[in-house]
Amino acid sequence: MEAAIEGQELRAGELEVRPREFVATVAGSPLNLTSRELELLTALVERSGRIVSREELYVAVWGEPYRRSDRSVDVYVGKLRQKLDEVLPGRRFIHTHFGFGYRFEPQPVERPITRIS
Amino acid sequence: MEAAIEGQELRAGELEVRPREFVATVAGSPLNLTSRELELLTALVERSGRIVSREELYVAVWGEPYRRSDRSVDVYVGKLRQKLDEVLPGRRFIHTHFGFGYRFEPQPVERPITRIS
DNA sequence: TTATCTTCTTTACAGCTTTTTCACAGGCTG
DNA sequence: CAGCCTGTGAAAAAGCTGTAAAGAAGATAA
Repeated sequence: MEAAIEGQELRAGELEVRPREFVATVAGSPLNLTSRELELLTALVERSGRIVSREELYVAVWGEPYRRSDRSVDVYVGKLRQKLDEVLPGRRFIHTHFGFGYRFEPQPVERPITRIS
Repeated sequence: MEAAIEGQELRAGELEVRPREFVATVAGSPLNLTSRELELLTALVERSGRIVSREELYVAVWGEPYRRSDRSVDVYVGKLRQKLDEVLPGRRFIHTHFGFGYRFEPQPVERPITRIS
């Protein structure tokens, strides 16, 4: 779950991102992202495990000042969640922190519940 | 689908490129390329299987800095596709990755894309 | 050299795809 | 409950790609 140098290979759980090769895979399957999606995912994975504000993400990816009315980050987080879910349904990667921003952190593999509820 | 040393014989599926002899053949039939076409095909085959930006291709083939507005790579990709299609109709070799570039990869034997939802 | 043919470069535009923006439903917090 | 947040579908805007065609440059032959 470690960060890495921009442009290098990034890894977080089952996710692997290789920005220089324009590729991201989850559990071996390609994600088929657009360039904005790949850039945002890269920014998130580079900041794995910590809560990141929309502003930080926006500036990192869009490279221009953030306006609080701009919903681009939300929209693209939605797109990423959707594509991640296609490949690994039910698994959560991007967590919302109400009022603060988002946090990328692959949900650990669900352990089978042996206890009877 | 292995890379090879510049100027050596290159092979990718049914395609064979011998840059030093100015020859490329597909399934035994010659392609009859111009020199630019052969150079671009060589650059692509040397990078088989990975997504390559227009800039990388342009610099490799034209040997000068790339301008975003230059469409030469696209035009020559079109020419190559056309000539490849004359010899092996319907087979896809050069894939477009929207917003990123191109990827050379001989399409494996037809596999129906029945997406199971 | 001139005429002619081939190749290379550039341009234009239609057809797509992606990105941005907007609106509204629903969620969260105090 | 009131008021700001967030998720998301969809329309609008922007951007990218395929390709024909025109113009420029280079090659060939007489």
